[in-house]
Order: sequence, then C-alpha cells, then structure tokens
Amino acid sequence: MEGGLSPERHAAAEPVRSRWTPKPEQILILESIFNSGMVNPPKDETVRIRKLLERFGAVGDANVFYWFQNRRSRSRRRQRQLQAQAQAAAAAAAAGSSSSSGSPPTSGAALAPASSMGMFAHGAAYGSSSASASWPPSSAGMMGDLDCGGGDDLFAISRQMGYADGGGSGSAAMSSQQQQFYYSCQPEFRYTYTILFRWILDGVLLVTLGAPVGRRIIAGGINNHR
Amino acid sequence: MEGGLSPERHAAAEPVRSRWTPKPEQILILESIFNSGMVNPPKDETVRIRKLLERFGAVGDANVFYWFQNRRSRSRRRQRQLQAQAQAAAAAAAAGSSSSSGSPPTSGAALAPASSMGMFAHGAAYGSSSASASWPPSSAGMMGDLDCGGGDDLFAISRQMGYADGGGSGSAAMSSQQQQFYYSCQPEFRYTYTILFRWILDGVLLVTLGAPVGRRIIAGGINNHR
DNA sequence: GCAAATTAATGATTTATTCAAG
DNA sequence: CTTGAATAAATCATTAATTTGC
Repeated sequence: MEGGLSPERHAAAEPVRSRWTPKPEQILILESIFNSGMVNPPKDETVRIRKLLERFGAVGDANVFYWFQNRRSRSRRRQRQLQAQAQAAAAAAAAGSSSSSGSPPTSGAALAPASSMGMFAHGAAYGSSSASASWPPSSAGMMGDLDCGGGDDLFAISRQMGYADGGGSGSAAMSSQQQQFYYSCQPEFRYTYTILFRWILDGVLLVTLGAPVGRRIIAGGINNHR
Repeated sequence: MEGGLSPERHAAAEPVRSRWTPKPEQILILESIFNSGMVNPPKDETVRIRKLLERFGAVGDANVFYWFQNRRSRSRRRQRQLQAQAQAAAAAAAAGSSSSSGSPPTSGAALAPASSMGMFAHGAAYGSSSASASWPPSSAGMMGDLDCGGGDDLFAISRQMGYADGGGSGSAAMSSQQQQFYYSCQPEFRYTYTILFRWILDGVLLVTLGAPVGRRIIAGGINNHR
C-alpha cells in the first residue's frame, strides 16, 4: 500500500489537516468520560465535551462524536473477541476434559462472565430535549455497570500519553503545565457525575472520578516504558 | 442479537418525538437531486440543499443527511431484492426449462440488467478540501452513470406528491403557487450540474436536469393514484 | 542515526439494521 | 406499511509506531 505518495510538500502554514490527532490530554479527558459511563453522549453533551477539549487544541463536535462512536464500537469488538476466545477455550477445555458431556464449565473464572454482557443497552430514552434534529448523533448511553474487566479500559491510555520520556529525566520542560478543571453533567442526565483532572508535571497523573453509584477510580504513576 | 430488550418505558417528560415530515416540494427537490446523480452529498452541499429546502418548511441539516442516507439504503435494497427475485426466477426458469419451463420467462424484459450494476463505486478520492471536520457526513457521491433502470427512481415520487388529486381537475386552486429556482453545485465538486425546478399549478411538473455527462431527464405529468 | 518500508492504531465514511412516528 | 431517526458494524484512509537496511 501507500504506493504513490508524493511527500506532499505542505507549503508554509497548515496545508493538509487531513484528520484530527487528539492531544494526550484530550485523549485522557475522552477516555475518562467514556469510562465514567457516558459512552454515548447526546448532542448537547458532545458540544460541552468539545468545548472542554478545545482547551488543548482545535477540535470539532464531529471529532468528539466520531471518537465516541469508534470507542464504543472497538470496545465492543474487543469484548466480543475476548468472549469468543474464552468460549472457544472453554469449549476446547470441555472437549478435552471429559470424554463426553462436560458442557461449559464456566471456564477460566477470572475473565469476564462469558455471556453476561448486558452491554450498553442502547435502547434507552431520556429527556432528549433536542427538538428538531440538528445533528445526527443523539441518544444516551445508559448502562448498568462499568465492566472494568481486563486492562483494556482506563489504562490503555498510558501508552498513548507521550509524557515522561524514557528514563525519568526530570526535565521540568513543561513548566506551568499544571491544569485543572471540572466537568459536570447536567442533572438531566441519568446520573450526575463529576470528573476532576489534574496534571502533575512529569508523567504522574491523577484522575478522580465521582459517580452517584459511588464508583471511584484512581490511577497514579503512569510511566511509559519503551 | 438484540435479544433481550425491554420496551423500556421511558418515564414521563418525553415531550414530543415528532419527526420531520418533508413537504411535497421538498421531496421533489431531494428526489431530483438524488436522481441527478448526487446520491451522497458532502456536508457543504447538504447545507446548501437544506437552505434550499427551507423555503418550503423548517428542516435541519441532519434531516437532509438522513434522507439521503435512507434513500440510498432503500434504493439499494429494493434493487437487491429485485435482482434476487430476477435471479431466483432465472434459476427457476433454468431448472424448469429442460423439461417444460413455463415459469416467468423474463417477463417484461424491460427490467434492469441482472448483474451489471457497478453501483456507486464509492471508493474514489477527490480534492477533499474540507478542513477539520465539523459534521459527520461528508465525502462525495461520485458515480459514473445513473442506472435509471426500473421505474424505481425518478417516478417513485409520484406517489409521494400530494398534488393533483384524482382526475385531471383543471382547478387553478393553487393560484400563485408557481415557484422557480436554480440549484447549482460548486465547481469544486466533481461535476457541475444544475437543476431547474418549476412547478406548474395542477400537478404537472417539469424537471430539467443538466449533468456534465449530458444526461437529461424530463419527467412530466405526475399523477398520484391512491 | 536516518529514512524508506511495514505494521498497528485509529479517525472518518459508508452500509446495514433497527426502532418508532404517522 | 412507509419512512424519518438513530446506531452498530464494516470499511476506508491516514497517521503513529515499528522494523529494516544502510
């Protein structure tokens, strides 16, 4: 692939902004929101999120929308894949364990429940509010529980973060990069949650999530090894 | 899939989930654009079209987007269905031919070629132009030729139009309903086309489409029977 | 070290399916 | 039943990681 591709000498300024490349901070925000349970933000929330992200770089509503769409899709696919794998393994084990009968022995336990997955149950409805359409995306991502299974979700970002290069190198290059903000969802939404992000200079980050259910996630000390 | 899904009685406060009901004029415009070959207008075109439609009633960009999406999808499905039908018939005919045949013998023969359909060939690339996204829909509906096969396309509207009740009825009821406007695509687009609509009072409409390829469609005398 | 060649991720589009209003 | 709305699945296309040969 990639056959004919002229280096495309982009002149001076900003010639070809083909696709949005989210900044690490933006990814963190998105990831956090997603993990907080809002997997399919309605339009107004999307706008809100976009505004928030804009603090770290140009981004449009559509980008946010796409991000969530892809995130959902791929998360689900991964899950399915894992499940299938587990099932296959279970089947194999079952086949090998007892000459006959046997049947699904609940398999490896530690994994997510083989077929529980209520997944996000996208059918829900909510206040809606938006009258006549003005943008494709809508609906709400109602969900019962965060799967939180497998290292897939929250920590996937650690690799993406460009922070803390290789061996420590305590460079205070980022100087006053300390940021802090607050994201709260309208009470209209199913559950009011708040997210408080805080960046500490050299690769250590701290995320605090407060959800009505009392869920709380704290991730500290991200260090990328490469 | 989709197994368990409770009707999910969404609590009270569900205002109005009303949906856009395109006016006959709007449908005509959309249909004409679609039949003119632009089956998948990029965002900017969508906006343009929306503005045009607004002359006949409130409508949002998303409505236009959805309309084209559904139109494409359903058109294709119909086509597929027909094709399958034809194929099945052909198979049946072939199977029965040896002995005594008798089944649908290709019937009217006027049907679309069973398997020509290169369809829209959506893979193409073009100047792109659109900078950072701002709305999901995009891309261009490049296509080589209008299939124009089967009475499916252009004349499908006749049923939708509420015009010209029953018999001829030369009633000049609509009085000054004469409209006229001009739609032209940006030269930026692959092919520049123009559409000239013109309404004549009692159900007779005249559509003139000019395409770069020189294609021309003229439909006259729509009368809905229902 | 470095850039071309490959591969892996992932942003953006399109298509198929589904739900529900009219 | 038709069709607007919404979303998930599949696909395309571009960017970042990475490998590789020099």
